[in-house]
Amino acid sequence: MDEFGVPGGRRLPKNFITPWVLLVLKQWSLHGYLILQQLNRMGFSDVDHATLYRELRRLEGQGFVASEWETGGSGPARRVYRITSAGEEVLLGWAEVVSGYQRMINGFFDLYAQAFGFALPADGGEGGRSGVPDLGDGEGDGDGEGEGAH
Amino acid sequence: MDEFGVPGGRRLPKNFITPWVLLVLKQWSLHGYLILQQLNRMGFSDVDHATLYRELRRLEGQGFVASEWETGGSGPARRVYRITSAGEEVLLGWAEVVSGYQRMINGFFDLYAQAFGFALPADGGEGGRSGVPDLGDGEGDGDGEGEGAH
DNA sequence: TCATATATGTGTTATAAGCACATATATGGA
DNA sequence: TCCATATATGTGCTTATAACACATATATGA
Repeated sequence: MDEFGVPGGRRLPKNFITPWVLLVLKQWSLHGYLILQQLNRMGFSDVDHATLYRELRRLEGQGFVASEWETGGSGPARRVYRITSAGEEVLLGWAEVVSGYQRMINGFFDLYAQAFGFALPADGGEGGRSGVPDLGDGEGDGDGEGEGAH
Repeated sequence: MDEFGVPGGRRLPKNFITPWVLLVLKQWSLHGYLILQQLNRMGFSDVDHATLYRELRRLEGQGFVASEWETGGSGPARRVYRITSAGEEVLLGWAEVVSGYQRMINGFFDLYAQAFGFALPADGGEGGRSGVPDLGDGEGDGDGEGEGAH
C-alpha cells in the first residue's frame, strides 16, 4: 500500500495521457521535452518521461503522429512531433471517450455530495475551467498549420 | 487498433472504477451484481464483471470493504459488501484524485476549444450534472447508516 | 427440457506505467 | 579545467491489472 492508502498510488490510469498528447500536438508541433512540460502544466503531476517518449513512439508506429529530428539550435537534438490526419481522426474519438470520463466524474461528485451531505473536498467541479495558458513561457514555435484550422 | 480507432479501445483507464465502487458502497451496501448495474447507470458502459469481482476481493484484502454471504431470498447466494472505516478514509484520498482528473479534463476541453475553434463534440462539460437517480429500480436495500451521515 | 436472468467465481494473456539506468550536448560557476 | 545542472532522448525490467474466455450454481418461465 502506498501514498495515502490509494492502491496503485500515484500511478496514472492506463491510456490517460494519450488524448492529451494528441490534442497538444493538434495545437502545437513540439518535441517530447516540451510536451512533458505542457502536460505538467495541464494538471498531470510529474509525468514520467520514459512513459511519454514510449507513448510518442507508439503513436508514431500507429501513424497518428510523425516526427523529424531538429538539429541546429543549442543543446541536444530534438525530435519534433506533429499530428497526422489519421491522428486528428482518432483525436475526435478520444474526445468522446474523455467526454464520457467527464460524465462519470460529474456522476461521482453528485453521489459524493449525497453520501457526505454536500461537502465537496476540492474544486469539486463548480464550473471552474482551468484556464490553460497559451504555452506559458515556451518557445512560441510558430508551427505550420495549427492557426488556420478553422 | 480497435473500436472507433481509439487504441486501447473500450479498455477503461487503470484503477478507474475503484473510487466509484467505494463511493457506491459508502452510500449503499450492495452485492456485486447490483454494484455492476449501478456503475453502468453512472456512465460506465458494460463493466466487465470479472474485473469488478476481483476488484472487490482486492479491496476486501486491503480492508477497505467487508462482505458477508446473504443466503435466503430467491436466486443464488449474494455476497453483500459494505465499506469499512479504513475504506471511507481512502475514499477521501480518491476523491482528491478524481478531482485532479476533473481539472485535467477541463483543461482538455479548454484546449480542445482553442484547437478546433470552439466546436465541442458531446456534452463538453457545460455544467450538466448527470443526475444520478436514487438507485433506479433496484432493491431498496435499506442498509444501516447512509442517511444519517449529515 | 431448455433458455434466460441472477449471481459469483478462476485461468490466462496482453499491455503499459513506473522505476532504474544510460547517453549526449550546452551553459555557468568554482 | 572540472563539475553540476538543464536540456533532450532513449532502453531494460518489473509489476499491476483490464479484458477475455471459461466455469458453476440457483430460480423462473416457456
